[in-house]
Amino acid sequence: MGAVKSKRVPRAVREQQMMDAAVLTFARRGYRAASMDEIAEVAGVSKPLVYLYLNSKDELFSAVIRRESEALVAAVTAAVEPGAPADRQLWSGLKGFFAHTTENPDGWAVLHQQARTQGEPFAREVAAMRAEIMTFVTALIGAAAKEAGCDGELADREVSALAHALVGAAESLAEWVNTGTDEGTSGERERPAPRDTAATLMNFAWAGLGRLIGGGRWSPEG
Amino acid sequence: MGAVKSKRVPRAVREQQMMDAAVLTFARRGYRAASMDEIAEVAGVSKPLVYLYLNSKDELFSAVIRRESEALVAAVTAAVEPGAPADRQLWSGLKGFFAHTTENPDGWAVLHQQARTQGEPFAREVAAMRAEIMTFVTALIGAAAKEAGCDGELADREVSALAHALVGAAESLAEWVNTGTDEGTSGERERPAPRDTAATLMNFAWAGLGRLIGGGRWSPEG
Amino acid sequence: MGAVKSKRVPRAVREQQMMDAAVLTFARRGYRAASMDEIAEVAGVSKPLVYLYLNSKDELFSAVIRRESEALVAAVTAAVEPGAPADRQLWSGLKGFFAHTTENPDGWAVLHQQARTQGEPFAREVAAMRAEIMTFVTALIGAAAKEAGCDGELADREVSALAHALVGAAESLAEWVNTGTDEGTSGERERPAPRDTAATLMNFAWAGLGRLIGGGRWSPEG
Amino acid sequence: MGAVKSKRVPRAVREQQMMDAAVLTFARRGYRAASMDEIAEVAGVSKPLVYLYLNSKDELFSAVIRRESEALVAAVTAAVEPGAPADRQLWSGLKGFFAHTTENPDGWAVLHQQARTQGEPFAREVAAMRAEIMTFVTALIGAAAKEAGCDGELADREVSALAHALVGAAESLAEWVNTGTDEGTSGERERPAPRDTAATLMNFAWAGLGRLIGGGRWSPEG
DNA sequence: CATGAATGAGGTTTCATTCAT
DNA sequence: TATGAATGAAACCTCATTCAT
Repeated sequence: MGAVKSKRVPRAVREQQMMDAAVLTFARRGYRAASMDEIAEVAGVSKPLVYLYLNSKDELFSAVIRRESEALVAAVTAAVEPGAPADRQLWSGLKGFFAHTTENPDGWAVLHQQARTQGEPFAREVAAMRAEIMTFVTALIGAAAKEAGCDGELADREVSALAHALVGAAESLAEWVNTGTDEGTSGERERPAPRDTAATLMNFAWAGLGRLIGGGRWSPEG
Repeated sequence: MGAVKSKRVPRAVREQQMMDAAVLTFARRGYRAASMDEIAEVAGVSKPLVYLYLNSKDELFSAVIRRESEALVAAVTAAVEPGAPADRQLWSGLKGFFAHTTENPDGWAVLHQQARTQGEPFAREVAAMRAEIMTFVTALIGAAAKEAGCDGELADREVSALAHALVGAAESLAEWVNTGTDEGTSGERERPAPRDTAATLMNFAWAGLGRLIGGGRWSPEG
Repeated sequence: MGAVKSKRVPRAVREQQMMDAAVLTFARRGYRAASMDEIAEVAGVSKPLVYLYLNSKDELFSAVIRRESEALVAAVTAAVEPGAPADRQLWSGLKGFFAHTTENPDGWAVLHQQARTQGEPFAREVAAMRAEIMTFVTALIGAAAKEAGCDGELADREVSALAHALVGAAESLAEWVNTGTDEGTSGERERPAPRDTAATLMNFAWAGLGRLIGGGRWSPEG
Repeated sequence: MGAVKSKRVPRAVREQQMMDAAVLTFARRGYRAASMDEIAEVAGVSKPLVYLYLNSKDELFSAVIRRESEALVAAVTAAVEPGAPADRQLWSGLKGFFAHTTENPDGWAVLHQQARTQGEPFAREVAAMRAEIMTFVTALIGAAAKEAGCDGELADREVSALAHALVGAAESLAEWVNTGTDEGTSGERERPAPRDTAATLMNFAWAGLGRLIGGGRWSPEG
């Protein structure tokens, strides 16, 4: 088992192989249950080499979190058109997000399921990345409000809450869409295209936000 | 550390003490990192007693998941008014959800962060509970559509997606609202009341759904 | 599971019930693997009661060894006719031995398989019983030699060796005839009668010993 | 206690050292009472290394049983002269058996006392080895009968019984001869030579069998 | 007479990590 | 660059045994 043995590989390449193996193993087993033995075997190298390059399980996990976080942020960032209106930026960002998580489910699982649940310092690292995205989304919502001319009517706190709701909705959909009949040989439920998932979420969110921004309010007394 | 020592307690009581300790410890450390030693110490009993009553770490975790799942579903169920219109049911359900997760953050953390990431069979148990809630929300969205007279215009798959988005948004808000300056003795950021969180989410969601149901659609080409 | 609950039983009776349960459990599981929990459950009493009457696992095991040893020696002793010729005494003793081990296989298993393999002090207790039998057999062989008029031609050491060989042969046969298709519902191999097993061994042994000693052929009818 | 520390030993060598330590410890304490801690200490290595190489206590015990069984069968097999008459084959086989068990008393104790009393699957492994020897002995008895021209007069079942008696006698003698004043520094009772033990048993057995079969007297000098 | 409640001690097993080559 | 050999520490779990009622 494990990758094909190939000797004398440059360090940078070997490190990536190890991190690929780590992503796979952490996603499958969880941080604690994943053993360095298994990671080394999946990577096709000996355990001491993993330690030589990545120093410790903690540092390996941190490195994985960093790499996957940066890849996700890069994918989303690359997808948005900087100068476009807020709604278009959100739309393209969501497309990028769903595309990346669909193509890279193990990396997403490590970030979303594992890193966040392992306490400090890992939770902080992924929280920082999430905060970055949250800031971006918060800014977009603020910008949209401004574009609609309702500047100041939404408290900062409320805008933050909306951003959290929106990001949470996206995460939930990403998990729903990419989870499921993995091993089902027959009847493999086809996953919706990232574009369709993004459209569904935009419809849900934007119509709501549009109303909010435009004045229509639901009320508990209603 | 550890609860006050109280000797010779009836089994049923001790079991609840142990499960309380387990919820606390699993929430703090995660399933794998929580040791039976620590759980026993927090419960104020010896380790063998934990095994005598709860049999194994796996069974203890399962018992915790079951207890917390049922408590959450009961809280939400008790909050909704069965005969009311869909929007009112959703509103009261969300209030119940945020109230319960705010009062019981450790239980929620075990369900949402730990159980879902520990693979089979734990993930399945929470998934079943989540599916129950998802079914309820899905039915409410369908009912709302029917009340608005747009029966059939939303595909089942799309209604499911909207339910997943809504539940994900609620989960994200629950985490956001209840997380944070736990240890900060001073400057304790005040948590919003469950009612306000529910209202924010209802505004976000319902205005959006209202638009959708009423016909207004955001479009990527727009 | 376990015996029917019957309260307020006199101590002597309860002790026998417990020892019966212990024999069964020690035979099934071995000394170390048998737990006091299981013994108490099989006996139909609570664990503290076992300790109240039998004091400890070691003492319980010792008591079992003593009881079963005495029962075996008593069975063999009761079978032999004290004044008869040596060959008849051996023949009747073997019949008694095979009859007792066939009727009481668990007790025999505890003595032969468990007690002898658990080191001190248990091995010594059963060794003492075995030595008693060995002394008896040695005396019989000596007596037979004297009866045949070849007194002194066999060294004491050789007579002892012959006794060990004979007893070992008997033990091997006892295990062979009583072991086997326990659970086989169909095709239950019928066990030979103790009398036939004894006859086979007597023919094997006595013809050999008779030749060695110089005497005539032994026969069960003789 | 513990062997001399020798670091960085090849795996094959270490495995044999561990199995030697295991034989010693299982023989002294019994399977259950022997702890992996003690085995590792006797072997002069740390416990994890024992697990790394032998996987578990069960597998270690099985490996020991296999090694000692094969050694015993090999010793007996190597001792017999294949083409010789039945009595000579039995004689040389017994010499080989007593020589091996005398030289290797711990291995014999593990096979005869421990493995057979630990239930499945260990009992089965040693039972298979014993059955192999029993088959060999049974064949020899049958061959001797044929050589003496009394083919068919002994029922198969009776021949089997005789083989069991003979093997049991040998086992009993092996235990008697090799047991005893182990720790007695002074007055160490001298053990009889394997050759003498074999001669005693042959005289006991063959004279008996010879009479039964109708043939002449067996003699080690013959 | 009898038991539900409770534990100290010790068992097997795993794992992150290092050393010597 | 790369690895076979080795271990300290700690995890889960069991069991003989006792106390208080």
